[in-house]
Amino acid sequence: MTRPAEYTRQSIIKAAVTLFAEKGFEGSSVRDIVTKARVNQAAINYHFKGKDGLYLEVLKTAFEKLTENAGFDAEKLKSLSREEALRSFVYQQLRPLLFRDEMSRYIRMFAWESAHPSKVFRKFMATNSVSYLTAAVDLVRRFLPPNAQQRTALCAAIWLMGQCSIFVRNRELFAQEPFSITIDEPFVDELTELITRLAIGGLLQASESRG
Amino acid sequence: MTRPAEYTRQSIIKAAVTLFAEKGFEGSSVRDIVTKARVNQAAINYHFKGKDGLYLEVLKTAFEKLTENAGFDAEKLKSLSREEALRSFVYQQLRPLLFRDEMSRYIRMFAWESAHPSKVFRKFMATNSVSYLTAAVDLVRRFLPPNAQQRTALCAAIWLMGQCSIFVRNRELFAQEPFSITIDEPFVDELTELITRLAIGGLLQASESRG
DNA sequence: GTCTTCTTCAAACGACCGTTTGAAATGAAA
DNA sequence: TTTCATTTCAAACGGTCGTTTGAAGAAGAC
Repeated sequence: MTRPAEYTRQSIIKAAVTLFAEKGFEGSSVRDIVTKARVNQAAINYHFKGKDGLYLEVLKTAFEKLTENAGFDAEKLKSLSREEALRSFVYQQLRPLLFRDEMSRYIRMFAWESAHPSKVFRKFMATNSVSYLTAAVDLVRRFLPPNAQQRTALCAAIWLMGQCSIFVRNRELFAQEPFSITIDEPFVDELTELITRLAIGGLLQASESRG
Repeated sequence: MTRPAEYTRQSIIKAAVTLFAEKGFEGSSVRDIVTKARVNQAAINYHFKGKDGLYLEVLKTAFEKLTENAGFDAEKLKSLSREEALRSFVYQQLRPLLFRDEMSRYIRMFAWESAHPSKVFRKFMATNSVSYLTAAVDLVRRFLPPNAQQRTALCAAIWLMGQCSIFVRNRELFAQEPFSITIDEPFVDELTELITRLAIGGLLQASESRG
């Protein structure tokens, strides 16, 4: 295996992550990707066996990177109080509103999938959902009564994960009319505070009535 | 104007509403629509000046029908207590999980747009957002302190409207693995209860800390 | 009847999509 | 230097998309 091959692979992955984060999987064409990566059209099929294969590869690395970091690491969340853990989770999900770093792009990719999961993502989740979903399930379970049904916890977890994705996905939209929201640090802090308290209050309220 | 023309128009609209509700605007092709409506390919362009024009027409009637009915009518919501109004709003949004009637299809259409608004929808909202968004803004304002910023209320309203759309959009998905959720009346009642309490508790909590 | 306007229809257009092809370039092993 | 698998490349393929075309059909006015 020669060296330039690996460089091409990484170029494609980097361009793909950027575009998938911006427009989602279906909104990004392979022509857009190869143009951004400055490689040939056929490179994606040669190196990843197609667009789906590339996405699966990207999802795998994104998932690994996310679980390595704060906010999605189950162990770290357990060391915090449930309120702090929730706040950490929410802030992590809102991160793409402020930063355009690697982690933000990964989160934004998942935000697209939370709206309407693609086939590739569902296939990916079928094998990796354990560590991905249970982190959120564990988190909400700390607010729910111990005897809460698994179905209730699952719904609450899905609900929680979708909380921020509307804002993350449509970042550019909210900057325009009729919203005209300036997305800066104070705003994201405020939004984190709002959503965290919405979730905390909501989960506790749900707990009280259904326990 | 001959009679069959109006019949063709209505056939197209009916088929379009069904398909837009099931797969969203971009997920439904004009070929699917004309096949379902049993009309010619060119009919959509002749009667509606293109797919966008058809969607605009459908959005207009859907919007009218929705504002005429409970849950979205601002006046009716005001006559209820804020908790009952919120519950009514949530239940209305979850309606497509149980019923497959006209109203459910309209709600589901809007659920698709809440994920990632299309150009046509944004254009439509630019002229009709007043009555559409302010109903939700008015609702959440009853839980927020009087001096809450408009920006906060706007975010809370967007947040609220997105609460149910995940479940509505992906109804079929949650019926499969790994969720295997049977979507029947008891479940929707439970989900309504859960989300309503999540929202009530959350909005009040937010109110207490920021008032 | 003819004329006119509205409506339908089969066929094609041009654009984009993901993918495939087969030859050319590359670079290490022999 | 020759050999050979790996990698790049321009071009094309087959498909779907929304839209356009121009002729044919339908129905009332004259």
